[in-house]
Amino acid sequence: MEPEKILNISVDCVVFGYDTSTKSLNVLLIKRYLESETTKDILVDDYVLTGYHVYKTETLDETATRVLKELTGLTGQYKKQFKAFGDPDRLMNPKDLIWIKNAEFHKRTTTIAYYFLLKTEDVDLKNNKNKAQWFPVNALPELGFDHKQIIVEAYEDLKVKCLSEPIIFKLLPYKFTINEVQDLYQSILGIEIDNRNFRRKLINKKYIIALDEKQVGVSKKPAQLYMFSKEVYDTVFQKNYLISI
Amino acid sequence: MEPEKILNISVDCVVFGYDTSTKSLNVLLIKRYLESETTKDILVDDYVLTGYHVYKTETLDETATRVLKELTGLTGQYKKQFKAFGDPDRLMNPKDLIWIKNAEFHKRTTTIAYYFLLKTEDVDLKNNKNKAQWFPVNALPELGFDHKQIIVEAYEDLKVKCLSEPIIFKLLPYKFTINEVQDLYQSILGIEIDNRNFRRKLINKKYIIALDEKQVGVSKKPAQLYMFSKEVYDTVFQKNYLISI
DNA sequence: ACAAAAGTGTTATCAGTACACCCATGC
DNA sequence: GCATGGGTGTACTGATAACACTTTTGT
Repeated sequence: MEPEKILNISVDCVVFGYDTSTKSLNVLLIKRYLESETTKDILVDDYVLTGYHVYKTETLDETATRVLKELTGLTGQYKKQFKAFGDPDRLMNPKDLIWIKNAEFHKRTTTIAYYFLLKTEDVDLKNNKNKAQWFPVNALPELGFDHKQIIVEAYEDLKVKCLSEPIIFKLLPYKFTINEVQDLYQSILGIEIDNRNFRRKLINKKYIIALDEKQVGVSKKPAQLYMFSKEVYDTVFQKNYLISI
Repeated sequence: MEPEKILNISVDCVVFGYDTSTKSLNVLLIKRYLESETTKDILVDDYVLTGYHVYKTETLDETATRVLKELTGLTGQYKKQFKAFGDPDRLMNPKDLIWIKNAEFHKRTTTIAYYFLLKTEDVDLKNNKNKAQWFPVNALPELGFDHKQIIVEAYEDLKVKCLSEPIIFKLLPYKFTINEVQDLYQSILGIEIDNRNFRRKLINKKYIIALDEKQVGVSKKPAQLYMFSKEVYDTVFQKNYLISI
């Protein structure tokens, strides 16, 4: 039996997935589709974030973890609560009203929004019951509720955060090349980075560790593989108080 | 008549106030006091943040603005929503249970936490009906609910944010001296800053504008006064994508 | 004249930026 | 042998960090 829900509080999850081979930063969305029973007109046909009510006995973090697991089967991924959305009319567009008419949704639901960072390859969409699908963060489909705004704000937070914390590696495989890291930064930030300067900078970090291994199965010069050591990072890390206003 | 409340969602406000003369970064707290009607034992005697339920017709931001206005009379202050706190047991300490027994509080209330930045001198505590009081952020009294943690997290956010955005000036009078800015950074960050380097850095900013005015009424060499121009800041500002991981 | 805080300059070091070609490999 | 992306070095510039004494004012 399902635990009791808090009907006016939900958690919504922006699942960011990076695809190293296509160099695309994606968001995982689920289909929202409804036809009129009488006329067969399409009433709702768009996408939404995955989310769910908070159970009465769980923390917000636990709700987020549960929602991600139900959607992707994954646990232990990087997650961040970044904002609460609670405008009285955030679920009040015509389509949203049609959609929630039958649901046990409260019309004034406040949602606590999280984002997750993972690799698209880690998610098996074949057998997904929610018809979940990846969309490039810069080419999103039509979105229900206020989920467009939620994604935009998650993405803004990610852009800022990836500059000061090594969360980027959550989006990459365990072993990666320097150019893959550069490509990822470029995808996220939408900028061009000088390869020589970037390499030098990254390779000089003590927590970026060159492995005795190269890429295999590529039809060109195979690149040196590296890993990120959180252990070394935590040891080496020191807060800096550089005021840059 | 009071608008209808959402009984399980509240906004809590961490009001930071800086006192330029004592160089103290403070938090505004209200008294929580309850005696047993029979034995006159003191049941609850501590402090809490100011907060209130969200009304059914207002946004979260509006709730925060309203709460601040009711406590201080002030509007238009810098405000930031920084985190939602929703653990099932966040109001479940023995004292908290005594306190909320008579209140129309839901025991599982999720709170959206905001912080405000202002000057202690702007708040008149004389006639305050909540017995509000300033406490140095590093010398907080005993706090109810999970408000200690909320303050700590607000303070962490402020420490990070003041390094990259000119929010520091929200805590200072309109006209200020360079040394006052330095003192404030030192208070917030708990560090020592070299005065010569700091002066040079700040004075070189185009948006720090020297006024044709000096301090008055000080019993020493009066210092040059400056102001912060948001207009110039917004013009001059350019995003930088410096990766510092 | 004294106390108190304001204000000032130089040097060394480090990090960021700009920039163009050769190299190794798989096919 | 050629196409593809991997990998490399140098010089310039600007910012930060370290450091101690003189100046101005009110009392």
